[in-house]
Amino acid sequence: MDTTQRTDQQRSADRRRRELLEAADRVVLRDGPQASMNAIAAEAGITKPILYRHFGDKGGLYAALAKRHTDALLDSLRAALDAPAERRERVEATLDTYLAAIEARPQVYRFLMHPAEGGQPGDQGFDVGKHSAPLLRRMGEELAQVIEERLDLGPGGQQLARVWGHGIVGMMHAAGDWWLGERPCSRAELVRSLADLLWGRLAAAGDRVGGPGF
Amino acid sequence: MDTTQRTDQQRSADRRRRELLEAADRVVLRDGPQASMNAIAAEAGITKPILYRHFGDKGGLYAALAKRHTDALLDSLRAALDAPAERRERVEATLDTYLAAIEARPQVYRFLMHPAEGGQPGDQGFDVGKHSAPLLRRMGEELAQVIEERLDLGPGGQQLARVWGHGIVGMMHAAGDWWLGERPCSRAELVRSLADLLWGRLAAAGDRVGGPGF
DNA sequence: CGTGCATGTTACTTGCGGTAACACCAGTCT
DNA sequence: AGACTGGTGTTACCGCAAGTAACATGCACG
Repeated sequence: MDTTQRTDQQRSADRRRRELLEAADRVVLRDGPQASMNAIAAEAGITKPILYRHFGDKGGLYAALAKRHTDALLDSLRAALDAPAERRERVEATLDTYLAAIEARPQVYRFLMHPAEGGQPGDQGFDVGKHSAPLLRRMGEELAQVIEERLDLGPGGQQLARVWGHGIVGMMHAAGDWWLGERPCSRAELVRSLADLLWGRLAAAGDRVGGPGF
Repeated sequence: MDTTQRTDQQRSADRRRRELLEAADRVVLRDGPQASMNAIAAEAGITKPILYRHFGDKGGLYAALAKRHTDALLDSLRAALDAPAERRERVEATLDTYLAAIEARPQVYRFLMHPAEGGQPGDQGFDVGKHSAPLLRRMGEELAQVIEERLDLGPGGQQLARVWGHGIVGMMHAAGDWWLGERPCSRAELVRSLADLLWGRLAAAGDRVGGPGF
């Protein structure tokens, strides 16, 4: 039977693929996203064409690599998001989970956040924005779904939830990126400040000098 | 005297520099951020080494190019931010200004948002995050300053303002990027949804099914 | 045993960033 | 006038990374 054979081969191929991904992981975490295919192949103890046979091109390899980390991070976030607690607590837990992750492994974070690796010479027409990293999009969609199924937002709620999902993720990302670079405060303070923002403190704050209406 | 002479030369050099930047602008807007130095030189009617004499390396050229657009956009945003109107109106005007800009010229937007061009072979150690585009950082700082000088946030207000500045900018950016790709609603609706988020509607919304406390 | 077929290699092409070396054309100093 | 200086421009090259033949090898199946 050739099914068993195919299964064996497939298993072996999958194992090989995992090994290659782990080698790539080590190199990317050491050298950054601009690690060369040669370097990755060398780390894996093989040569370039094998990488290309497994992953098509550099983008394919990086996509596979990103998927692993993205899935892992999304799992943690889902856990924080689905916890049985007050809304504010859940929000803070989710923010903290994300920030703890990027704090613990900034290199992984940086790798995940590169848009599309500059767009290979292949060049696909340059149609619209599409700058955001896949991770951001996925987090945004995930959060949107949670918001929509948990909150009662009235008519147009679905669309509102999606806007908010992507918006909140962007807020978290940008604030986290800035925080990681400057470290102006503790993680807990950052979480609290962001939650305060989402809780409307911006709207509630008093004006400082002149009245708001000119 | 050599001052007049130097002035003449400097003027001529500056004019040349502007011409080169405009040529680079055309190419980058046509081919995207991966436009080659050869292509830019050709568009300007000259050859590569001249570009390198003027801008040092590709990063230098791109930085100069980005500065022009960034300054222009920041000017528009400042105008919306400083308008004599209610806070909510100012916020909406600022959001709308940004979104209108990226809607009108998505290629400029995409160019401005690339982190650091992938990091040249020079490789600078890969220390921390630093993923964000300079534009995002500058917008964040700018907004933080406006928030801090306009709002009374009590003790720790300065730090809070900075967190919020970067957070809000990130929210705007991510939501705008997603919106630009999917166009799920009109610009006005998007602006309204984001402003609602900042105005605490997330905290105020009712739960949908089970109670919040488990 | 030969026939597939996956795995591995070396050696190459193409294209880009960046540079060295040389050529031209103004004014300036003696 | 003629050497000196400094900016503008060129051609031709280096190094390096992505990606691709084309060839070699081990292993199952008929």
